[in-house]
Amino acid sequence: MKKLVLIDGMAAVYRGYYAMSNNPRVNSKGMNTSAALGFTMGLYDLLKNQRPTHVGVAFDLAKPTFRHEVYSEYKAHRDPMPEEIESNLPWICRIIDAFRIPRLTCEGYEADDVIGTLSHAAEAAGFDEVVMVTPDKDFAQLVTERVKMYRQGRGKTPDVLMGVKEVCEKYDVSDCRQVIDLLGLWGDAIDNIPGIPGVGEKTAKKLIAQFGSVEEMVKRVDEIKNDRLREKVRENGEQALFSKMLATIRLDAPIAFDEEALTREEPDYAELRKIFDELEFRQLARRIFTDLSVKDPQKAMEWKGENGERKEDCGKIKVEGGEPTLFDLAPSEQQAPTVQQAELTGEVLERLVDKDVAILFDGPNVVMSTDADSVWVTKVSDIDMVRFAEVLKNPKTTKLCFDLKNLKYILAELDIELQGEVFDVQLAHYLVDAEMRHTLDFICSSMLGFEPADRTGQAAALWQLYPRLVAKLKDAGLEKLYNEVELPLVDVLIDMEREGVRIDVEALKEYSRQLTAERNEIESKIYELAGERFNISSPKQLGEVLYEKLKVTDKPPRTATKQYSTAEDVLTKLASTHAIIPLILEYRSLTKLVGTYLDSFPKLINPATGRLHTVYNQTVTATGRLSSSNPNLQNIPIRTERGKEIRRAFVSRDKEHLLLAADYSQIELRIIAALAKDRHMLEAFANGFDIHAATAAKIYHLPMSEVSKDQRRNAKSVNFGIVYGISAFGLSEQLGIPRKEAASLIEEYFAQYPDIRRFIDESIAAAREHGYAQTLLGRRRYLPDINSRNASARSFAERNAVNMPIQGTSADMIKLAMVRIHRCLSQQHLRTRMILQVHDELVFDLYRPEEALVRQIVAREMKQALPLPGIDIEVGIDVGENWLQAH
DNA sequence: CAAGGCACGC
DNA sequence: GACGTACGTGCCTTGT
Repeated sequence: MKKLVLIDGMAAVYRGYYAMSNNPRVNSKGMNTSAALGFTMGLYDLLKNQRPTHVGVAFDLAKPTFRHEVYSEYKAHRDPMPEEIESNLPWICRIIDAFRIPRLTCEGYEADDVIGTLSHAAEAAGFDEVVMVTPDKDFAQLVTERVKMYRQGRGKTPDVLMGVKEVCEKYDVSDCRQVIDLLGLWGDAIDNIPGIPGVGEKTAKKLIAQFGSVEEMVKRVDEIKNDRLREKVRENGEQALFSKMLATIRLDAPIAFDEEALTREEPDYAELRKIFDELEFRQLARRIFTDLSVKDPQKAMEWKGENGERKEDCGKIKVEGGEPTLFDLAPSEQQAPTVQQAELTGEVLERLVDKDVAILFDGPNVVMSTDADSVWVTKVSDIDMVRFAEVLKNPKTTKLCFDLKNLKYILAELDIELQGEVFDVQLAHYLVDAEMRHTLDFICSSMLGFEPADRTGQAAALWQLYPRLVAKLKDAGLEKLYNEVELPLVDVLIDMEREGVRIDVEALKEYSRQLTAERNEIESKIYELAGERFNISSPKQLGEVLYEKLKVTDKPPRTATKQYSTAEDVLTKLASTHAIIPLILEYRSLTKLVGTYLDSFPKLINPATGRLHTVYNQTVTATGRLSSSNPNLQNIPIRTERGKEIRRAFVSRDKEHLLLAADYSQIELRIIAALAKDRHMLEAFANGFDIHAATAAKIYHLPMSEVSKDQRRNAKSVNFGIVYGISAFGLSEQLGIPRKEAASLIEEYFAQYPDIRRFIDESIAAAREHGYAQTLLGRRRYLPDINSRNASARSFAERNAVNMPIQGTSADMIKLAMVRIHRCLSQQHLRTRMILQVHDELVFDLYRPEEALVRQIVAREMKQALPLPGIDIEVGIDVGENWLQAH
């Protein structure tokens, strides 16, 4: 079996670079190593997964003329190669050499031509398989996605390749030559080159097809009917020809097919190791070298640095006999086992009554299993409902499932109640590693090494996941959190979602009319001031009007992607430069209110209940909070007068009810005070002081009574900043004060609250030691970047190390309170219902006669759910006919 | 249909 | 010199 992989080196470099562009890698010397890293990851996965016997990289950099001819043409026709890529090229050469892969060049020919020519030669020489690694736009997106997931430790490794096979499948052709022709037809080969600037790829393809060729198109440009297209093609005809030249794969490169030279060799591991050390590719090195020495991956992660301190690094390279090498590695994806399924008949169900069962729904089908080999399927409509119900309501058996909340919804429609112990694989996986994805396929792939082929395979795989997840929960000390918080919360959320909230639709509509009228007025004023009509909602058009036409500033602010920025904070700073800017801000906020809330809620009201039902997601956030969607009821405006009016439309269910809102007071600061055991802060809370004023008094060395409004506001921002991980820059931006002033505020804060300083340091140190941050109840967030040498990645992890225990503990607390309150309400058969949760607030549809009792229950349970040492929890409770009044 | 920009909440 | 405040969801525009 002879298999040749031919790689277009520069294409792979670009691909690697763009794949990393969401999260550029910068090493401690300030070098952007994204291109080299992306390229190397791709190359490694390619070798590992494709396992070629022969391999070559066509790399133009090796050509003496590259810098002069080809590159100067690149420069002449489009943006020059980014410096970050150019500076990586010598390194990439070294990496290719260290992998002992020949670099192929041919004077006067592009890399594509070289691999095209060689692929034909290889076929002729009797190779069984030839894979050309060339880029493709759709594939690039896939790779980008994969790299993103990979960087978050939750996905397959990225592969920077597009083989002929994939191209064949994609374009539905079978012959390699055809593929090459296809690639050569248009700029698929080098995706970053626009065929005709200003003309989309599809349109361009159509045009070319119409004329038969790019040359014809350029020659007969006058025949193009569409004015805009004609002009574009006229302007850019030459570039189109050049693009085609680059994209066309010639098959006549005068290069010999040297089978011997292309034969794969074992990489030079020592050299690779040296390069990775210098470029600081720690994770990649760890992956490669732990792949190779799988015996003790933990050991491989620790490594003594030169000066004796412990360093995380790639570990020992073991290539002596017996150790696996790159040649021996199995492809990362295992084959999914084939699982037989049988009909889920009444007789089968009868046998299942006293068995532990796993259950999944698959569209119209029910899938059940009792272990990794025994799976039964039937249509919901065909099932023996009586026996089915018996199986599920047996209190003595365990029900294994995935996404319990959803399962219960489905079962409820069938009028079936689930009893006995329940294990939700999704929920468990969320606790094990919140930041991963929690689809069943992904969990299987990461924990079992394969993706089940279908729902049958999934039902079987649940049995393999079950013991693994139980063990992980146990090892991480998360059983209690799972059993006493997350699992019981499912029923609470179901009830809340079912209950929904009543909306005064007429009020919404009326308010929408009013705000729309105001918006229209503002709109015409804006057009007047701008001297033209444009789409104010388009940041692009707005940016052009503000910065090019009106020139409100001589140094236009830019977004990360170098567009003009028209974000709120930016415009606020420019507000005094032109009368149009305040109007724009007002227009924006009105549009938002009308679009997101006023006009959309009426459409989302469930006709059956006449109420608005959100969905609470229990497995989304990294910190343990819930999230809410369809609609998101956790972001109803409250800050502005206009915005908060929306809450007036959230009303109690009828005249016998009111809304009761209960919110934790300063919960995150209390948690900090408790976790840090900060004496001053605990005292301030104990005395019932206005905490921000007390902070201001401390940092400004004033009695509390003399603190000014501004000083209090500043102190509040600092308190807020402490929660999120402050920086002098962030604070100065926030407060609109010079950076120096902000820095001294922070400095003074830490001087006054040394325990807080210590708490922050200890949180970071603990995260560094364990690799994760945790809440009071042990909920974890893994922070792999906490030891990163990339300063920004590291400080991001450090901020999370501080923020997670605070935000996460608050999430634990309110979740516990919800479970307890829900239990009280139902045990006492009360008619009051919990309907909303907004992170530190619970809202109830309150049955009026129960007001006193419910106030007492809610206050008690919220306060006592998770007592903090040394501090009382305060809960504010208000009642009103609507959510606005209840605040 | 995806991505970017923006804005709302805690 | 870069980086620049945690966690979310949803709307709108844009380009394809």
